Amino acid sequence: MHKLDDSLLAPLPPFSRLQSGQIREILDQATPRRFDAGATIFEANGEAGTFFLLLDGYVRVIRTTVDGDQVVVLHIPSGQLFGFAKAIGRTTYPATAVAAADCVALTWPMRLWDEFVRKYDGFSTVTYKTIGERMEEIQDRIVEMSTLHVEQRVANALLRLIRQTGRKTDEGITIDFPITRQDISEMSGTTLHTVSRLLSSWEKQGVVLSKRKKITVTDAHRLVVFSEAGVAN
Amino acid sequence: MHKLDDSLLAPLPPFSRLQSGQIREILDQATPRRFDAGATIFEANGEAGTFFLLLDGYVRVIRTTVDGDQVVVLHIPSGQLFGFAKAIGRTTYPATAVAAADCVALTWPMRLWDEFVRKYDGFSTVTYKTIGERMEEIQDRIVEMSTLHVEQRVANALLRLIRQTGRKTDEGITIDFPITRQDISEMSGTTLHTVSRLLSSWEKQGVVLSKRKKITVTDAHRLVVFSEAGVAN
DNA sequence: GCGCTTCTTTGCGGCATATCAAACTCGCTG
DNA sequence: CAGCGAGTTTGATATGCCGCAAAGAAGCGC
Repeated sequence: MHKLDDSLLAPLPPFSRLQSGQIREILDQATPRRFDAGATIFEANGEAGTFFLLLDGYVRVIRTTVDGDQVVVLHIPSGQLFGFAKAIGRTTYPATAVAAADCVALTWPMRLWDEFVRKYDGFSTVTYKTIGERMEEIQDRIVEMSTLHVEQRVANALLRLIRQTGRKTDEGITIDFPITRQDISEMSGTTLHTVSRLLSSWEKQGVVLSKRKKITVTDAHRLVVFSEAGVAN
Repeated sequence: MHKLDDSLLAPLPPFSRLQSGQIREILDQATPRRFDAGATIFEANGEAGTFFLLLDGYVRVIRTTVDGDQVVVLHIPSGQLFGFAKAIGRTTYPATAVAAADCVALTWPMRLWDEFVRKYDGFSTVTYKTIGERMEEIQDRIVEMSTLHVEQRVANALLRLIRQTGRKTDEGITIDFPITRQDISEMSGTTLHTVSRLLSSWEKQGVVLSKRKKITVTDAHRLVVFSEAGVAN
C-alpha cells in the first residue's frame, strides 16, 4: 500500500480548515479499505467500532424489516464521512451500509472520534452540517411518501440520484453506479414492476434512456414535471 | 414573572451533569414563554434566532407542501430541547413547530448555543443523542410508509403517541393533548376518513376509546397486533 | 457458444384506499 | 338554549397500484 497523499483529504469539507501537518496526523491513523459493489460495509445494530470516509464510489444506507423487505434510506456520495455512530450518541450503527459501487474508504477506530472532534477545528461543525442535511432529506422523503403518488415519488428518486450521484454524458445525466429497478422501488416505496412500467413509459417519451442496471436521464426538465404533476401523464 | 427555580432544569438530561451554579447561569439568560395550543412557535425556513427547552406541553413538528398538505414529522415531549438549528449547521429552522397543547418553554437567543456547547459539559453530547433518536424515529417512519398498510401505520402512530406522550388513566393510556383524526392522518400518510373508520372499528372491538379530540388506548397489546398483522382485521 | 442466473418487461385481476357526498354530534358563544 | 362551526361518522363509488404469472433479454462462467 503506497503512502496516502495529503492532497487526498485537503479539499474535503471535514478537513478543509486543517493545516497540512494535522492532515498528515489524521492520515497516519487511517486504514484504507476496498469494498466490492454489493459488499456490506456494516450492519444495522452492529457494534460501531469504526467510522469511515468514502473516497470513491457510492454507499447505500438501507434498513431491513422483520419480513425481509429492504428500504433505501439514503445514498452517500464520495467525500463524505459515514458510520459516525458516536456523533449521535450511539454505540451501534443505526442502519446497514452496502457498497452501491466499488468503493474505497478510509477507516478509523471509533475511539478516535472524540479526539478528532476535540483536536481539529471545524471537523465536528462540518459533520453536524452533514447530519442536518441528511435529516432534511429523510424528512423530505416522509413528506413525499405521505402526499405524492408513485409516479411522482419515482421521479423524485431519480432526480435525487442524478443530483447527488449524476455524471454528465453526451446523452444526458447518468447515474454513476449500477442500479436496478428493484433498488429504485426500494427508494420510493413501490414495486420493481411499477418502476419498470414507469421507466418504459418515460423511455418512450424520450425522458430517460435505460439499459440493464443503467439509467440515463435525457430530459431532467420533463422529469421534474412528472415529479410535480398530480395524476396527469 | 417569579424567579425560575434551579430544580426546574437539574433533572433534565441536557443539564443533569451541571453544577447548580451553572444551571443558575443558564436560567438567568433564559426567557420563559407561553404558547397556546395551536400557536405557531416557529416557521420552517424562518430565521433561527432562538432555541427552546420545552418545560410543559407538547410540540408538533410539521412540514407543509406547496399545495397545502401538512405532514407531521414528529412530536416533542416536555423536557427536550428543540429548534437548535445551529447544532446542525443551519441558520433557518428546518420545519415548522406548533404547540399541540398549551406549552411553556424557556428560550435563548441562538448566539448562546455555541457558548453553551463550549462551557457546559455534556450539553452537546445529550443534544446529539436526541438528534440521533429523532433521526432513527424518522427513518422508522420511512420504512413504515414504504412497507406497511394504512391500518398498521395508524396503529403505529397511535402506539408512538401513547409511548411518547401517553398518560395512564383508569381506562387505559390516553394521549395527553387534544388530537383530531386529521392530525393522526397527517402522521400516518392517510386521510381523516380512513382514520375515523379504523378508530370506529377498534372502538367496537374494545381496543380504544375515543371522544372528540381525545383518544384512549385501552388495550395496547391488541393494538400492537394490528400494527404487525398484515391484511387481517 | 451454451446454459444459467439475474434483471426486465408486460398483461390481467383484485383490492386497499382515496374521493366524493352527506348527515350527524359535540361544545361553544352570544 | 338556539345557532353555529369544527370535528366525526358512514356509505357509495372510483381507481391507482400491487400481486401474481410468465415470457423475454442481457450478461457471465464454463
